[in-house]
Formats: sequence, structure tokens, C-alpha cells
Amino acid sequence: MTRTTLLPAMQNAATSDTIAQALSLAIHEHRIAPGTKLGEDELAEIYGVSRTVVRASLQSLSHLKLVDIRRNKGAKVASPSLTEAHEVFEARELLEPRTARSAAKLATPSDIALLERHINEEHTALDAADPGRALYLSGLFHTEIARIANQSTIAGFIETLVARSSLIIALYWRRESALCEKHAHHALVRALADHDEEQAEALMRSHLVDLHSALDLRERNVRAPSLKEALSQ
Amino acid sequence: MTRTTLLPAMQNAATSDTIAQALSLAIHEHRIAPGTKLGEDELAEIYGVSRTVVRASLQSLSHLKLVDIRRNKGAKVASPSLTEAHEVFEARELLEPRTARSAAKLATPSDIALLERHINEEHTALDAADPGRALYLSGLFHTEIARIANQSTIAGFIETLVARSSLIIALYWRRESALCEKHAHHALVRALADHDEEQAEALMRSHLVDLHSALDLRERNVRAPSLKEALSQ
DNA sequence: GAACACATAATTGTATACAATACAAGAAGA
DNA sequence: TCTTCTTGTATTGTATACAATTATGTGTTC
Repeated sequence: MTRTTLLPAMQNAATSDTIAQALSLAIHEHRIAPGTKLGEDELAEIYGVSRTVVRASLQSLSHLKLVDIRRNKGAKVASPSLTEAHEVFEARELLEPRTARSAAKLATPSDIALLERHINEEHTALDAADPGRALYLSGLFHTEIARIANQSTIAGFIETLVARSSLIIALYWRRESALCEKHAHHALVRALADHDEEQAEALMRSHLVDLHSALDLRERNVRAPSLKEALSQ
Repeated sequence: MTRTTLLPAMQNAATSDTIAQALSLAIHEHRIAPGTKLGEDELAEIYGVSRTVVRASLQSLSHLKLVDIRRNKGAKVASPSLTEAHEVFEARELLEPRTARSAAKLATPSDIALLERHINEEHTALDAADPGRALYLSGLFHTEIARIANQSTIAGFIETLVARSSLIIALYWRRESALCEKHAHHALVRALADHDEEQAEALMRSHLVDLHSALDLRERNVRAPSLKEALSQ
């Protein structure tokens, strides 16, 4: 149950995939903020590999829209615009309710147990004052449901949407407590366990609408990181 | 209206993006079959660049699931399984009808004109006995509708699904004539022009169901390329 | 002090060299 | 003849070197 404290903590072989995963996790957990520059040399030294490998990782993350690469300018952690933020949540509202319905049809007892374990871990993270990790686990809950639905193509889409949601939350989150999710996730698990497809779909839809409306997506209320950074792009 | 005859026909600078685009087009148009090996040296020579650039292109295409990269084994044009084929069309049936509805709300006269031009080009390609190009244009029709709907996130998903559909069609297509599409696309354009959202959504849905059922997705009816190739993987 | 030009440093883009792995063919043995 | 091992070749994985571009800092001018 121990977890990596700093970015890497790679003990031995760092491949392109493991680096991408480590960075993705760090972004998920808000240990790296949107807009942060990701220099190739810097990362290469951290992970003890050459720029070649780092570049592959960054390109991979840029395809997931977690990282923004611009020619001759390097890579930054993406900072989604208001438009993108709306789009991501609208896409989730289109995909996830239907997926939750399928998951309700297919969920096995062991699936349910896994989901409950996720909720518990999320709880522990919140108690440990680790909101970043809680957020990551909360996202994992959604991707796990997509996996249960046994539609790996759609699950892949949802995975990227959840990842991008993490960036959006970092930029536009309004409410102070993330606890509002707890009940929603619990209720969803119950619906899945009962194979109540209708209920699962409805709960997922309202949960997402709730999340969407918990964002401060009014024009220009974006928290500007710094003047210099705002103008550099 | 001239088009590139062979794979590359790059006149000058070949960047990672242009190579990926050229390969993508070639796959779309069925000039490269699923399962074809894409050697790095080979492509590097064709496009007059180093393997570095080629690798970036291939990785990019592998994220779109057009190319299958396996560690130390290299890249091949993907050949989607039956399961994947079903998933792709199910995802399209989930995403595209709703998107067509949005497009019906937003379509401008110039959008309609563009779509009609696409249909005409598709027609010309069919007359010119170029079914590959017709298929590509047919896909472009769908991605164009997604673009009109002004939801670039979902449009991106649809784009990848359309691309993968091209591979699926190459493997599992049953009907002889692709002409069945002509009427469906025409009717859709009319619905979009009339801003008839209900009709657009319904037409898109039935069009996709039609496409899906036009595939021979019965177990094990896959056309095996060759024994050697079948065993090599 | 502000704006510009230029030189220098830092960073990314691309090519190449070398290492590691997989594939194929042939030799040795039963 | 078949199996298994060995060896050679081809291909991919990674590191490094160099080229191209961007960023930075300094001095100059107004």
C-alpha cells in the first residue's frame, strides 16, 4: 500500500511507457500543474534515460491531450480552455451513462468488490489530506466502470476524458470539498450490484451533470498562473 | 484535382505529421492492407528522412489504432479482431446520431455545399473505378458532419472510429457494391439542410446500423491473408 | 528609462552510431 | 528425417552528436 512519493521513484528500468504513466499519474494527482514546462533534458535526467525515450513519452501524452507540444517550443502540461472543458464534460455525459448501463448488466461480485475497494481508498486518501490522490482514485472509479462494461474502445475514450477532466478540475474547480462525490459513487455501486440498469444510467448522468455544474466555467474566471506565463503563450 | 498516385509523392519537406497523414490516407484507401509490415528503414528511405521521424509517425498512428506496434517486433497495419469491429461500430452508433443532430442545428449553407461536393467526388471516384478513394471520401463525409457539430473532442473520437472502420471494411466487407451509401448520404444532407434534427439523428442511426449489418462479422469468416502471415503473429 | 540590435546560451529537431533483440538458415546429433 | 543448437543477418531500442530554432541578456541609441 506504499506509494511513490516524488515524481519518479523508478527503481530500475524506465521505459517510455513507465515514464508516460508516471507523468500521467503526477498530472492526475495535481502534483504538476497545468502549464508547467516539461523540458526534455530535465526529464531525461530525472528518469535516467536519454531524450529519445522522454520524447516518446511526451508524444504519447500529447495524443491523450494531457500535454501540449508545439514545434520548437517544447512540451507543457496542457491547460484546457473553457470550450474544451465544456466539450469534455459533454462527451462524458454522452458516453458514460450508457456505459454505466452496460456495466450494470455485466457487473460480477468481484467487480463490485473492486469498486468498493476504490471508494475506500479514496476515503483514506481524503482522510490523509491527500486530495490529489483522492481525485485520481475518483477518476479510476469511472474508468473501472467503463472496463466492466466490456467495451474497450469506449473505455479508452472515457479514460482520456477522465484524464483531461483532472486538468479541468485543476483549473476550474469551485467547490471546496470533493466529498460530494462519495454518496454518488456509493449509490452507483449499489445500482450496479443490483443490476439495475435504468438506475445506473440515471445516477451516472446526474453525477456527471453535478460535476459539470460544480465547475466555474464562466468566462474569464480562469485563475491566471502568472502574467509572464499567461503572455508566453 | 490531381492526387498522389503512389504512397509518398512528397515533393520536399517530409515531417512526422505529413508521413503519418500519407500513411493514414494509404490505409484509408486500401492501398496498404491490414497486417502489412511497416519497416522503419523502408519508410525512412521512401520519405527521405531518418528513422527518428518515421518512428514518431508510426507511434502517432498506433495511438489511432491504425498501426500495431509491438516491442522489438516493429509496426504493422492493424487488423482489428471481430470483437474490435463490433466495438467500433457500436461506439459509432452511440456517438454519431447525436452528433448528426447537433450538426443539423448548426449546419450553414456552406457546410451543406461542402458535403454535397464530397458526395459528388465520391461519385466520381466510383465511376473511375477507384473504390478505395470512394471509401475514403465516404469516411470524410462522416468526419465532416462531426466537425459541423462543433464538438471537436467528439469529432476526434469519430475520426479515429472512421479510420478504424476503414480497416474493418477491408477485412470484413461483404456486399459487392458500395453504392448503397449514396442514398443514405444524400438523405442525410437534406435533413441537415432542413435543420431537421430528429430526422438527421434517425437517418444517421439507421445508416450506421445498415453499415454494421453489411459486414460479415460471423465468427471465423475472416479472410486469412496467408498461412505464413497467419502464423507469424 | 524604453526600444531595438546583436551576440550568446539554452532547448528542440534530426541524423547517426551502437546495443539488444528477434528471425532464419544451416550444422550437428540422435 | 526430425530435433535442437548455433550462428549470422536483419530490425528495432537507445544514446549521442550535430543542426536549427528559440530564448536570454547586454549594450547601444534615442
